[in-house]
Amino acid sequence: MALAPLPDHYRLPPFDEACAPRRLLRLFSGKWITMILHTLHLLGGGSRPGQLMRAIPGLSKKMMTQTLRDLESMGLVSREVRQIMPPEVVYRLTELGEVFVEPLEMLYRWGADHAADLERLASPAPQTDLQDR
Amino acid sequence: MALAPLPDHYRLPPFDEACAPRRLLRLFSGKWITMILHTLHLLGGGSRPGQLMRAIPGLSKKMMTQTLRDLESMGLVSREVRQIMPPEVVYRLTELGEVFVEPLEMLYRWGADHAADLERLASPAPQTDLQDR
DNA sequence: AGCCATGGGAACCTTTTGGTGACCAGGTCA
DNA sequence: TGACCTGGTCACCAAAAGGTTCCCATGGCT
Repeated sequence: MALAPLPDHYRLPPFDEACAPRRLLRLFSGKWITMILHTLHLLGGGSRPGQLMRAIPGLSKKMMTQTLRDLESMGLVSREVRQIMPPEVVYRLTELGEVFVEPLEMLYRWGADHAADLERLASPAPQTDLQDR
Repeated sequence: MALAPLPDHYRLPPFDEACAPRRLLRLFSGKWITMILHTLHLLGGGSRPGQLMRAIPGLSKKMMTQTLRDLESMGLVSREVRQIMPPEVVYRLTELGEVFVEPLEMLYRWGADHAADLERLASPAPQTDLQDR
C-alpha cells in the first residue's frame, strides 16, 4: 500500500458528497455494475451477452441488459454488433472502463485476502429488539 | 499496487454473489455507511453525533442514527454513553471497523488520484431516447 | 414561556435498485 | 408445428435505501 496520503482537500470537514472519491463509491454501489465489470475483466475485457449470463448466477437478462446499457452510456463499455444470424453482440470494456477496473480489482483482492474479517462481519440487526440502550 | 493476483477461486466462472469480495462491495454500497466510516476515521477514530452532523453536509439526524445503529450491530462501531447533562455519546471505530477502513481509504485515495477520470464518467442516460441501436 | 446544549424516535413518504414473467425478432432443424 | 440458437423489450411489481417532518427527553439560562 504505497499510496500517497489523502490530499488536504479531502481530509477536512465538511466532507463533500459530490467529491471525486464519492463518485467512485457511487459507481460501485450498484450490485450488477460491479459484477459485470469484474466479469468482463476476467473474461479478457469483452464478452457476448450469453457468456455473461452463464458466468454470473442470478443475473437476469433484464438486469444484464439494463446494466450494460447503463455502462455503455457511462462510457465504460462499448457494444459491437455483427449483423449475422444468429446475431453476434460483444460488450467490451472501453479505455475508461479499464481505468475503473483497477480500483474494483483492488477491492476484490482486498476482499479475497481478508475473507476471515468479512466472515466476522455481522449482518445488521433487524429493526427490532434495540430498546435496551 | 503490489497486491497478489486474485486466487483462482475468485477468477473462474461462475462468480459467486456471496463470496468474500462481494460482501465487501455490499458493505460499501450504502451511501451513508461509507461516508460515516470515512468521517469517523478522519476525525481520529471516534466522534460525537453532533460533530458528525456538522462534518457531513446533507446527513439527516435520522439517517445518521439509523446508520450508526447498523454499523454498531455489524460490529464496526462501538457506542459509549456518559450519563451526564448534556449527554455525551461517542461512536468509535472498533478493531473490526478499523480493518474495513483500510479498503475504504484505498478507494478514497484512488478516487482523489483519478479525479480527472471521474470527471469523464458520464451519468447514465435517462431511460429514453435509446431507440437508435 | 422562550432559547440553548445534548441525543434520539416515529410515522409516513419518495426514490432507486432489483426481480418476475411474458413477449418480440430472425434463422435452422426434426 | 415445435424445438433450438442468438439477443432484446415491456409491464408491472417488490425490496431496499434514503428523506421529511414532527415529536420526545434532560438540564441551564433569559
